[in-house]
Amino acid sequence: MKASLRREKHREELRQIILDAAREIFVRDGYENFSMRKLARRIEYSPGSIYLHFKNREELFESLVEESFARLLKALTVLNNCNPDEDPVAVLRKGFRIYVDFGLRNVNDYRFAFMIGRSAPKRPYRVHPAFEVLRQMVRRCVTEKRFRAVDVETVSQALWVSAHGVTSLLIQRPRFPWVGKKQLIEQVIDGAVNSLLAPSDPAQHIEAGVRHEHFTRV
Amino acid sequence: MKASLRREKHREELRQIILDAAREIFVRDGYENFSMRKLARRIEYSPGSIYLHFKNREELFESLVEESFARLLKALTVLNNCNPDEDPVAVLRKGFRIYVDFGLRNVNDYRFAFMIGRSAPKRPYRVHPAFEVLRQMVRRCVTEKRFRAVDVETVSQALWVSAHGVTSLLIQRPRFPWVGKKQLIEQVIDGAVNSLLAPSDPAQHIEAGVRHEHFTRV
Amino acid sequence: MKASLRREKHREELRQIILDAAREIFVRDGYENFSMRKLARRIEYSPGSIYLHFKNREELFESLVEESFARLLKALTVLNNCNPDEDPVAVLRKGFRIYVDFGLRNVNDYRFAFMIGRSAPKRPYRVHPAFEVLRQMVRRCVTEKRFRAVDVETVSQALWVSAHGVTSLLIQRPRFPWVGKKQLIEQVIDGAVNSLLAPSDPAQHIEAGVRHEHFTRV
Amino acid sequence: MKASLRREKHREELRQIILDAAREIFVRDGYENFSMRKLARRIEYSPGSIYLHFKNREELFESLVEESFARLLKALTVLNNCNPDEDPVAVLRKGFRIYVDFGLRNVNDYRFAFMIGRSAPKRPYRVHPAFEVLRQMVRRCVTEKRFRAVDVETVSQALWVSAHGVTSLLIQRPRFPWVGKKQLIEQVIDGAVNSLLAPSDPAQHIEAGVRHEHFTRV
DNA sequence: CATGAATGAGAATTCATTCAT
DNA sequence: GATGAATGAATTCTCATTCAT
Repeated sequence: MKASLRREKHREELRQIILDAAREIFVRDGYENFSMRKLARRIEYSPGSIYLHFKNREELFESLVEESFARLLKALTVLNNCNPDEDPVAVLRKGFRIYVDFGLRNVNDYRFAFMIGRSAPKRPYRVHPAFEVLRQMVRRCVTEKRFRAVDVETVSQALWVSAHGVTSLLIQRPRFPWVGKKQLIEQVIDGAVNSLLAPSDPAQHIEAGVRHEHFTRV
Repeated sequence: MKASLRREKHREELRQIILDAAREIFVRDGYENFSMRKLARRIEYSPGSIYLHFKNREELFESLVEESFARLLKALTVLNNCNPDEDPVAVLRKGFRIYVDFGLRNVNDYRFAFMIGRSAPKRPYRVHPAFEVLRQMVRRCVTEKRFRAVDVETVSQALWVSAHGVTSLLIQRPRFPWVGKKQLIEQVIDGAVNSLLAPSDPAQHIEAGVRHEHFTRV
Repeated sequence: MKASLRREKHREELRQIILDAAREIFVRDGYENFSMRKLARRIEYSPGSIYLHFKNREELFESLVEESFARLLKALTVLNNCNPDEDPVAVLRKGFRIYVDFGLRNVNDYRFAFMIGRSAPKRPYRVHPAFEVLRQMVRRCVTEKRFRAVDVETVSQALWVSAHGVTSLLIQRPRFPWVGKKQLIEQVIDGAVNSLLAPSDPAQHIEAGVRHEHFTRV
Repeated sequence: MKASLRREKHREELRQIILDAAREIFVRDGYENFSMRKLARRIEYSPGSIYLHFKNREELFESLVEESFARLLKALTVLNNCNPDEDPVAVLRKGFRIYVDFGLRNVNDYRFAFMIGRSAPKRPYRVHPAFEVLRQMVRRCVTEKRFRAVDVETVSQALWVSAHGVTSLLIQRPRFPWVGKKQLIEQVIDGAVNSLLAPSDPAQHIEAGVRHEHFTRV
């Protein structure tokens, strides 16, 4: 009983060790330079041992993607716990920042989730739950009249791609002479969000950093 | 590519043939399935011959990247030839669309230029001239007072990352249930551009597709 | 093979289960695609368990051969129970047919018994008891004067190799345009047996299908 | 010119060296224990080099089979050159002996041609030309009235399987207490051939070794 | 008795690259 | 300039077997 528990625990641990090492190699050496042998050498196990935990290279890779998405989702769920009275636009902005931030802090995860060549176009595409979080935020902005009557789906997707744009290029081009991460991110957020705002609420604009200029619908 | 024809190919031509074939293989078979042997077979030369034109796989690869950037730049230079009386914001929007369009139409080029792991971090980073085209457009928007007094560099970078966001995700996630490429692209453009507009010119908004709603500075 | 059922299996039973499963795999997947792991998976035991019953792959394999010989022998023993008054030539023919038939019906067994490379040339060669059955039949044909005064051993061996010839080629070359199994087998039997017959007994010839032609010693 | 010729010759030689070594391994270690690596080691070339001559393991194997059949055919073609006045039955007997003899003298070849597991059941089955040689011999026996009016195809196949029976078992069971190869072979030939003979020609029987007994149709 | 983890060896291929010709 | 042969190292993955538990 105890022994089998220990065994199970060890198994779980080893699986995680493999995943971690794999992620590191994938990211350091690039997707195409990853190899099971390299991985085995790294974790100091025989190549065969990896196959006791993952059916093959692909399954291992997919587990990594899965895990990365899960982490992103977890990072985003703090948003669900926030005060329901809070301005939904502020929440949306916060979500945007968390997203980018997660990507920059967890480059490996972000690469896996969004930047690495997916080769498994077989099973039906599954939109990840993380995207639903974004949709919810946008929806709230609209239903609470903080946004104009925009199409939630279109806007959600536009926000996502913008966020991805900053994140991925900052990751991919670290030596580009960026104006400054924060500044750039804010600029993108402002662009993506401000034009959606319903015209009546000056408070929002302050938070948005567009202090002295207000837009009003004529 | 008959053997008889080969004799007359000059060095330059052959180099180009190799590059083209390589790009095709990269596209068709995916980056990780490219091989020098495949390339040789494709162009009906011996493997060794490739090495007369490119030191090694990496140099070949870099040439491809180079070429891709050049192509993007060329696609963008139509902008320089446009009527100097044309609304600079309209030009900027057009440029944005051309950029995204180029990426979607030349997936392989775009991948090479922006989505593939740069592994040569040795020599000094060089901002590509294409970016200067973008800067110019933004600068003109500002100097002609069509934009508010924003920071040209920040805005240029923000525009770029947004454009990259749409382009790369559309490429990377072809099976995501996008609302429609056009619609999505316009939404991102609107977001990125509209909030920058100086408030006085209603004509612009029409072009922007925000037909019945005008923003006015209070 | 439910896991719950396993407990009750006794040692002997399990051994047989392993053998049966092994044979099945050998047949279905071909000899070269057999593997101990596959076998373990099939019987839903761990790989190690097999080694509690067989020292190694080779011993398992030899047990299979053994078993196959035993089965062939058993198939042939029906001959011992036949009416002692029956024409010994008819019995011989019947035996021949049973042999071939057994091979065709139990391809795997036959392969094991006679067509697979014997790799254990160490211990002294043991003529299998099944061959003695054949000898007996031939001997009876001679002592009862149904055959000419031929050498029993020579004839027995000749009959065996002929029977083996049909059987093994029909197995090995299933797509050869055979004239028809039955027809071919009968032809071989006739060839092997008829020329041995003592000339006097017309009844035999009828059974042999050589209905209207009789051979007479001059 | 000269250089390319030399090269071609070298290529041809190496190909043959590979084939020979492969055949040896296949036969010594058995079909399933053959490996490209072993082969490479044996010929003292790198594994890759083999692939310059054979697309893969299967193609190599098939080349071996091909070659073996060709050799058998060649061994049999001496029959075509024999005196057309010669007794066709004698020719047939000679052919039978040549066949068995070839198998016993070229065990490797015979194994490849007839005793090794064929795994390529895809393309349409092709009856080998060598079999046609046999058919011709039988046909001649019938048309020249040396045989009864038997079905040529049936008899040809029966003769083949008988010949295969002796050959393969002598190869496969070298330690069986055979009565003597020659004796056994003659017995099988007699069995297979004698019962086919038309009754009228006593000369034949002498050649057949059935010296003092003649069969006559009543 | 039974297991699951582990391994070292080995399988078929493919590759980038070199080099004598 | 071009070639074809050759290689050594690499790839993914499977295998028979052992052994602590």
